[in-house]
Amino acid sequence: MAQIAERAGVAVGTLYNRFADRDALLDELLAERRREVLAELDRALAALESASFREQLVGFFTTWFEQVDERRQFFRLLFSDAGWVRKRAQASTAMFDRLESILKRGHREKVLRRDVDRSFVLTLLWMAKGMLQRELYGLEPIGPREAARSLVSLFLDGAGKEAR
Amino acid sequence: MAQIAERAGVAVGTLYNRFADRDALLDELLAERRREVLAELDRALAALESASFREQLVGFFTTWFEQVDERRQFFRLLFSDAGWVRKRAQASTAMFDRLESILKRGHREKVLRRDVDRSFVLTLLWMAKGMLQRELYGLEPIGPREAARSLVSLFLDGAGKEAR
Amino acid sequence: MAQIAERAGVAVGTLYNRFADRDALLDELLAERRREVLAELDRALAALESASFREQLVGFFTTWFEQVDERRQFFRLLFSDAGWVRKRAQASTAMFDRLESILKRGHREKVLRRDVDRSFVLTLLWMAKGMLQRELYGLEPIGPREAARSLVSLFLDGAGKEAR
Amino acid sequence: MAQIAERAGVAVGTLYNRFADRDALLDELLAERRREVLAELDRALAALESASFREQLVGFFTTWFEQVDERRQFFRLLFSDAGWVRKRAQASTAMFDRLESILKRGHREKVLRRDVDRSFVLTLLWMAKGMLQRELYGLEPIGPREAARSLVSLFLDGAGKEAR
DNA sequence: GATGAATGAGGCTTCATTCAT
DNA sequence: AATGAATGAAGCCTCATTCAT
Repeated sequence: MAQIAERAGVAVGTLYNRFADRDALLDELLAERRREVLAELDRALAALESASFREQLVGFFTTWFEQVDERRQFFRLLFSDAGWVRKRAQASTAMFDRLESILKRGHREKVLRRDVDRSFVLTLLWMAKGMLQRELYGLEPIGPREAARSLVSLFLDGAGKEAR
Repeated sequence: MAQIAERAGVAVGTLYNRFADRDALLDELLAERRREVLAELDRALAALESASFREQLVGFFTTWFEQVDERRQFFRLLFSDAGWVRKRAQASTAMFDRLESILKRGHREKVLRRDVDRSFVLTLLWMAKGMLQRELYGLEPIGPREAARSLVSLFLDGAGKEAR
Repeated sequence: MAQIAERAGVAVGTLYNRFADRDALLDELLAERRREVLAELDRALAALESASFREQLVGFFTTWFEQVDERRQFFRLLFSDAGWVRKRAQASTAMFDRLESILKRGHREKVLRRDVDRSFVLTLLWMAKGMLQRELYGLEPIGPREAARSLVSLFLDGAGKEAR
Repeated sequence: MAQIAERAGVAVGTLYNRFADRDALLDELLAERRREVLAELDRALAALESASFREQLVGFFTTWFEQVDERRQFFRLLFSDAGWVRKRAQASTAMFDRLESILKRGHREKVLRRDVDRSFVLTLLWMAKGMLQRELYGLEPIGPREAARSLVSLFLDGAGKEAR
């Protein structure tokens, strides 16, 4: 709390005027960042209203990767399961929901395998998380758009030969 | 440290005779678990020596999912980025290496897209991590073998229609 | 201070315009209550001007017990030695003085032992305080008048049989 | 806690090795002192086994006043109602019990008024507490034995002339 | 070499007091 | 003169680490 207060340029007591306790403060901090990111994602989705399924997917992840770039710290926290964050971030249901509704559109456009279901949403979400760990594994970084394209290509076409 | 000492059946001081400090102890603990898991994976790979690429992939992940089932605690820790773990676990280069060598075999068998490279290894690794989060997202759990098959199928064939 | 301010319907800062600090405020609060109680006691004494010594004593304590009933909180605070209260309440010299002047009248009426002096005043005062602790010791409560009579009877007549 | 630790010549943490928390520590401290005082009182009572009722009473209070002299701090705390002490000291039931059993003996010796009951025990207890406040009211201090005699005399004989 | 009580820095929280508006 | 957000000292407690036995 002392560190947070100092970084915020206020006294410790001031934090306690706004937040019940440490937990409430962190909850609020995460929730705020989350709202910002989700707002950005929804803006992007709205702009892609008339785009094709694949384009929507690419657009969605492009925006997400951009957001992550701009908010490294927040996402580093968010991706960790470590105890308290788990309780709070609530397993990014919001991301999950948005992805699911995009995939439903893919089904309507009949460009998805029959057996693609909610568990694929989860896997897709984590493929995306993986894209963010490139540096950790000694891979050179790539831009949001390229990352999104690569991700969607792998997800839809697979890594196997004779891909469309 | 007190808890660890008790579980180990020794006194706290004894721990400090063997390890420089808390960090060193945890490093060692994690490394040990890691060695065990890797040994299991290598055993599985050796047994799959003559199997096809796809079978190797499925076998590898089946073993991994089994290990995770047996060592929930360890993996919960391992998957979290949370500060200190990051420093230690060193981004499971070992898993990465093994996956990469399997994929290389896929290339030799010419069953992989031309552009499949190390970044796909990373994505595959994280797809697998995602499979472990099913409960977190309200999906019913599935067994190691089924999970491995589903994972490999999505990775190789993709979610798009007209998949092989 | 926040609670007091809220109950008083003013802001915290306003309290500090009227009182130097927390101590001064509490001093004033206690002093005010004290004045009220003493005013009531003096009114009662005035009304008992022509009564006998024993009746005065009973009347005095009846009024006091009534006051205590009406101001539980205040007296609970007052009776505690706990640090700061001690400094403030100043050992209820006022009660002491009034009791002493009643006892002096007893002497004039020659109904008191020769050796009754100021130290008996003190003891009488604490006997009275004791009467207020009945519940604490599992005794059923009794009314102010009865309590006063019982107190005065014990004080004047003693608990011994056919005394002296 | 820091103050207590310093006075005890140990570190804060050491206190927490012996006591669950601040409350447990204070409980124990008070209970210990209490046991010591009660042991002393019981020793005195045993020595007075064959003495008369009045002598027992005087002896009991003499010992008590002596104990109080030796343990000013403890009793200052004990006599305060102030919040937490109340919860702990449990209204000195022990003192109450011992006094009650002495008074019962007075009844058996037929030297007590018929109507003397448990509520007199309470009053006697508080008369004794009052004796300890002499300084507070500007009275010169007196020794334990004299105080006990004076107290018992007032309690048994009363302050009135030729009572009843 | 093992033990575990002692240590005290550091963490969270409260609340009397201040002061710019 | 009133306001109430900001302040930070002080309080309770935890736990990694030390060291005498």
